[in-house]
Amino acid sequence: MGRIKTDNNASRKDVIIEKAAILFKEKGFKAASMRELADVVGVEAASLYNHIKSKNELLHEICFSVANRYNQKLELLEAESVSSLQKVENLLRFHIDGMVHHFEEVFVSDREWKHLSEPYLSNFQNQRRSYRKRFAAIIEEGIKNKEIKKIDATTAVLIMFHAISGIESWHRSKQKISGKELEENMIAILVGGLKK
Amino acid sequence: MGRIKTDNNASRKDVIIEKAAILFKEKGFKAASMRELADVVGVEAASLYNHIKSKNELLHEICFSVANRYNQKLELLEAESVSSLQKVENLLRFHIDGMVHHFEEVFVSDREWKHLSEPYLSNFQNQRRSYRKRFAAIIEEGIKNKEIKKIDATTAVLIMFHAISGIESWHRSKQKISGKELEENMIAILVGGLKK
DNA sequence: AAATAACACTAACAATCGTTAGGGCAAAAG
DNA sequence: CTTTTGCCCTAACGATTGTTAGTGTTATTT
Repeated sequence: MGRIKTDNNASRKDVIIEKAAILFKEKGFKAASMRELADVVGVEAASLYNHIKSKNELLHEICFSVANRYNQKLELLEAESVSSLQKVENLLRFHIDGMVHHFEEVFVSDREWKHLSEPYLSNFQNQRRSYRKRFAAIIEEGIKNKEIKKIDATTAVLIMFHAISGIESWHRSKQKISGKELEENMIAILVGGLKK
Repeated sequence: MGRIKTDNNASRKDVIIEKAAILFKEKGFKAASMRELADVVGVEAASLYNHIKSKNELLHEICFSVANRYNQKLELLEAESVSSLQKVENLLRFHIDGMVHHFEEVFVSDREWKHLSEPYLSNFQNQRRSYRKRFAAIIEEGIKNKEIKKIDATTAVLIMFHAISGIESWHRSKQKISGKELEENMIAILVGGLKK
């Protein structure tokens, strides 16, 4: 068939992961086969194994690449000296942006992490739990400061994250508003729902 | 192994569907096998086929049972003569309640419908699109009435539905607030985010 | 009690799955 | 140019998948 074509300085493994994210998003991790992936990449299924160890490796590369990006952002954000409500807005915008511009991998990380194999599964779940707790802490701080209405912070976090994952529908819709408009609308509703 | 036990006036097929919803929720439709399902039901895999036609039938029974319930509710709601904002709140509460009390089937319908086979897939997608449009129309009415702030109605719908599907996290969490508290918190944030 | 229908079993099927082995060719290094 | 390395191929493996055929057993009806 010919070699896997790489752009710039991306490795062949990177190319495979990128295509895998698209495929996993479309069909789901379990339903996507290595033969389909090979087709998309332009190679025979067996050839993929010159670059990767297993199908599962693809999934955890995707999941942890996303998780690391978000953890890093949160780290920075916590150190900033702005109001709690601004921190929330800032983080929401980051998530919305991620969902708009790195759609496939974020989507896969969100929806298919259950299929991770141990020890990655436990690791991922722990990171996820911790991330949400830290976000909840920001909201609780905002409640204490009377910037945010008195609500259950855990529930607020749940709403925020899942609302954002709904950008999936925006991607699928034919006639869609621009990414920027989407972002402003989401912020208006979500941040508006938190304000006193 | 012995016969499938049925409660009350539920058919054996109903029992299978019920167990299938639980299994599909836990492992995903593709990852769940008929042999696993048979185990849960307490029977050999082949015996399931005395009651159902295929694995796919199970999925579309689940999906359309949920879809029909929501369509019926919307029908009634549209006829009610209350304010737009109240209609929105009413529908949100219905969805929250569904997610709390009929968790497995609603979750499966929400997340696994992609695996429906034709013509059920197209049918389901059409119903879904139509449902969302009708919900968006209610919101747009509310905007015209100046009950609801000026936002993109489609985006609002997207946020609402996906926020509600986040109740999945609530089910998984160890120390959770009550269903009623959850509902009130969600309404506070979501309806609060719409109000002018 | 006899006949019928409903249901569960064992065994097996064809298809598809992820993955490995081993060989050949092209690019890179010497 | 020669050697080595990287990459892709074909072929095949063992496991698992959904499902069917055929037979026996239990419950229901006559």
